[in-house]
Amino acid sequence: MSLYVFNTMSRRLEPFEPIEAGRVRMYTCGPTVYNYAHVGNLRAYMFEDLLRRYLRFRGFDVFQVMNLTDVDDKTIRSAREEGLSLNMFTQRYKDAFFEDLRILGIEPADKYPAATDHIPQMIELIQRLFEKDLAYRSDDGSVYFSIARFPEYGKLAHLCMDGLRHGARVNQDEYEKEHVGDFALWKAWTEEDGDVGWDSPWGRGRPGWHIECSAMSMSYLGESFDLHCGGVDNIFPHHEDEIAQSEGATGKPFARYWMHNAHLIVEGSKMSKSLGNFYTLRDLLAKGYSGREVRYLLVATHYRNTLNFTFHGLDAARAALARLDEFRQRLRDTAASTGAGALPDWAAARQREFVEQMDNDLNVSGALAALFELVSEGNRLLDAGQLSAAEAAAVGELLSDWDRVLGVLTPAQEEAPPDVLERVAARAAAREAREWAEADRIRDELLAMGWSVKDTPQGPRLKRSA
RNA sequence: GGCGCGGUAGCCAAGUGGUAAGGCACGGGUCUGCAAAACCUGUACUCGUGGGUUCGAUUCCCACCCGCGCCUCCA
Repeated sequence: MSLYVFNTMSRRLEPFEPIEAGRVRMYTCGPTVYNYAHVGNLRAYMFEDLLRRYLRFRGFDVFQVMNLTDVDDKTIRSAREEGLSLNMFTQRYKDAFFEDLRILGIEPADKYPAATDHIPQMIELIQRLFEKDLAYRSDDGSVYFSIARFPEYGKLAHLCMDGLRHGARVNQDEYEKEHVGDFALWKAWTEEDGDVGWDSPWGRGRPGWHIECSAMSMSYLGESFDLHCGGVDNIFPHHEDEIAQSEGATGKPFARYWMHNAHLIVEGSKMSKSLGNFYTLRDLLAKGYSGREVRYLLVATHYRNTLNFTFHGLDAARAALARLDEFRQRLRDTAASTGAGALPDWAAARQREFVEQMDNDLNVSGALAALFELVSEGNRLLDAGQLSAAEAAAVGELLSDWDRVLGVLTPAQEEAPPDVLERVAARAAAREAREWAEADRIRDELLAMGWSVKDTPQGPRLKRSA
């Protein structure tokens, strides 16, 4: 069995085989740093994290690049509104972005190139496009890509540009373009750009959006690489344009596999600021949810399905995680300091199932089913006293292994403060004396302090309660 | 109009041409001083609707209904 992924280019499942055996070069479209990321953005980074983690789990050596778009209409406009330099403005959101990733357990990419640090590479790429006669300059000094001169244009999105609807979203003012579908490679400086601008052979200006991804992906990953990911909305025009620019300039295939995650909706509706269902990670943290709970919810739905993000779902995620945590704790209690023995057959069967499911285009639902089956079977054996310490340790190691992929199985350990421990000791004494009313009173007291206590054969067990 | 996705129990969500994984929630039970956790057990005679193919379809084909995305810079 090998890994199969759904390639947007072919619209079918394909066996995943990188250009260079054992080594995967992937490019993932990153944030435009003009605002805090919302849960929809985060879903994309979560999908890419899951994909990269699974590739590593499968033994690939992965090199991932994620861009930071730190110059475009929105960043320029917002920076000016706040009276900040572009760099000062975007730095705030770059920092926030990395903080979000950390809280969500998203492992860092290997490179985070910022657009403003790669202007020369973009200019050079545009020059190559001029050499191939794929670019032209308009009267105002902007540079456009001519889709008419790139016959393969539309192959990713499966769009026929002749049928392009001349609708409201097409900017009718751009009369300087030869074709409505032509897109900007370089935008001439205008009054609204303020002090943002770079000198180029075509005059002062700034790069178009698409060119940054072509320039930066090729400079870090080579002219042909394996994987290119992003949200479905990027298929057209962004990724289509990247293909045109890159393959137009090099004459070589750009990315081998294109993978796109579906969007999410919130409480059944499209996320929008007017509906008040537009959440950033910090909004969710303020409501008392943890990054781990958010991660579980985002990771548990197959990346190509629309995900309905709900607070009920977050509560369900919390409950599911509690079950997983309980099981891991039981394994630890049983394994004590024993070394891991051989993995029992029943667990090995789940291990195979887990891989089989993930190999099928990251079927997480199936993988989670294998995980929960393992929990049920393990609990049953633990109840019956039929799981040896060495077996418990082996199963615990299996969970750690799976967590390299899922990243949700390790609870945040929180040490109880001294006053809580004192109450727990007092309750233990009361129970010893069979003073049940007093014991129950202290249990309620602890609950009010934010800790739940349960009695186990190994003594009282504390848990942070929500 | 074009391209594409989806409709499976109260909610989330897999899946297969042969009779429905898993999670959450809920009811009953075992255990417990009482709990908690865990375990056992009960919850879709049915997979949007109507046809068709087939010995047999939720799974294949056709039509229809409903929801959604993209069609120039939104993950």
